[in-house]
Amino acid sequence: MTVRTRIAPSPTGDPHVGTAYIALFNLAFARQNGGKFILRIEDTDQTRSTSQSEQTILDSLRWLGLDWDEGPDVGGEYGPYRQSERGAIYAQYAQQLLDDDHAFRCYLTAGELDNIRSQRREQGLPAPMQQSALALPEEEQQKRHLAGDPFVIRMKIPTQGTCQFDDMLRGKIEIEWAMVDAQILLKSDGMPTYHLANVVDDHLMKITHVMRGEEWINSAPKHQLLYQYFNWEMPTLCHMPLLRNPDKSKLSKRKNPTSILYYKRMGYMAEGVLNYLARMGWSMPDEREKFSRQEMFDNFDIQRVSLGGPIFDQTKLSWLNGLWMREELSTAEFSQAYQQWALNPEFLLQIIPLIQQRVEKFSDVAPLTHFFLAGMLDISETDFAHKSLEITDIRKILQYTAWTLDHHIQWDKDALYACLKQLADTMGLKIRDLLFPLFIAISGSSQSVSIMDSMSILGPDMSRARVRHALNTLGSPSKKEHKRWEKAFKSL
RNA sequence: GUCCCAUUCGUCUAGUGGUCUAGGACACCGCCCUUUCACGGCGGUAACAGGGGUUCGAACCCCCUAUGGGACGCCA
Repeated sequence: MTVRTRIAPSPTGDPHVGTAYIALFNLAFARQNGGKFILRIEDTDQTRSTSQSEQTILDSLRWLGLDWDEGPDVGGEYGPYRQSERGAIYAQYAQQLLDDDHAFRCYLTAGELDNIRSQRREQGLPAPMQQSALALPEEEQQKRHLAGDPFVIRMKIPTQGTCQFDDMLRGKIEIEWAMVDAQILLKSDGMPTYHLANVVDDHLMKITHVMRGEEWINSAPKHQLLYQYFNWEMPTLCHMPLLRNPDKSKLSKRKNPTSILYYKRMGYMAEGVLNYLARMGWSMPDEREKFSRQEMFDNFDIQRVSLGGPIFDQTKLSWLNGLWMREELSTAEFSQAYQQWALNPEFLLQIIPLIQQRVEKFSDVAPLTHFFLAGMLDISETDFAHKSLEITDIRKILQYTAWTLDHHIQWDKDALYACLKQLADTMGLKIRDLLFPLFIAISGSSQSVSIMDSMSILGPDMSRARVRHALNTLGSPSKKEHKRWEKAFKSL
């Protein structure tokens, strides 16, 4: 048996706890059945450079103890199919589908597609578009073909009936073919979409079980159909529940820290985080809360996964992690682990340059740098007192900054500065006034080292969490305020 | 809007037709331990979404409704 998990590099380079969650269950399932666990990187988008974030994700998974048996050597046999040589094999399979009349060329432009979509919406037709809805008049098709216009290859979908497939946890699932669209298999740049690559790779790598997030259920019919078109055996499917925010929506960075790096920077133990992840939707037969990775594998039973989307609860995670710190670490081990977390050269070398010019003795270091080694800061409204800015202004600045930072991707100090400078300009503020509340939020004091450097070292999730925390300390916006600010913010 | 998936204390869950006046854990509250605080110990509040079936019997099986989530991209 061979199971695999796919990781999609995020543009921000933040390894998502959801990725680790799925990977953990793949691993547990593989280990428990004596099978193999393969890691794959997922990315066909040539427009972004992600090798940095790929490495970060791998490091994070390794830190958590999610070791894999094969892959994903970035560039080798299991590398991302963005690689040009690998890209080529998908074109062959797409061509085969074309030859067998299971696929067709589509010359529609983005604008034309938009039109069709909105038309269908008006007419109350189902959103998915099949070959008939996408067909061009014969001569137009010919014309574009001869003109060498760009095209994509789409798969053909049965025009009636339903698709049935099995899910390990949910049993039989039925979806009408009318609800499945003529999926693009090969993009106009010649790269495969996830759907084609997924099926081809899994077949080539002899994958027997696919465990992925619930959000993929709706594409399962396409995948099954591709297996039939190729006349390949299809792996068993298993869709895991999705991790949720406290408001029950899909776990997102805007409402929760979602980066594994955040939990590492926050000083959680890998064992604690992994243990907590394992408790999401799964339980030990004897219901014990604390257990190691190996204990989980020894007792693993996929049928014990419960399907309601679990809410990621920071409080319980902290409690569980506390158990690990108190019960599993000797004094010597604790001391060593703490050193590794707080005093490792890599981390220190980032911080020292920021403070060396400001100190006169070593005892000055800790007060200046404590916020690098802290979680949420102990701040209160009085810390935000400012000579000209009212508390409402401060709250507004923090809220606008929070929104800006949510969408900000490049997390180095220059990019952050440019981003915040622009915000200050559009808000009609001096950068120093805009930065004032940020200093308090991030470092706890208005006299501190460079805030851009600090944010870049603390990372996006920690920085965002602190801004949110500051906002909560001052009172988050009322419904009315929120609406008004949001409108004003969008118009900026 | 359409389709899909889900629904047990506020949260994570046990439960797979009788042992359920529904068990455990987090959080919360109270008590004990303690020079403080934490840790630890003990106790408490708190849930089967609603309505119909099936059955001698339903948290568990079926149907409907409600609620929540997800999917509907030349993203994965």
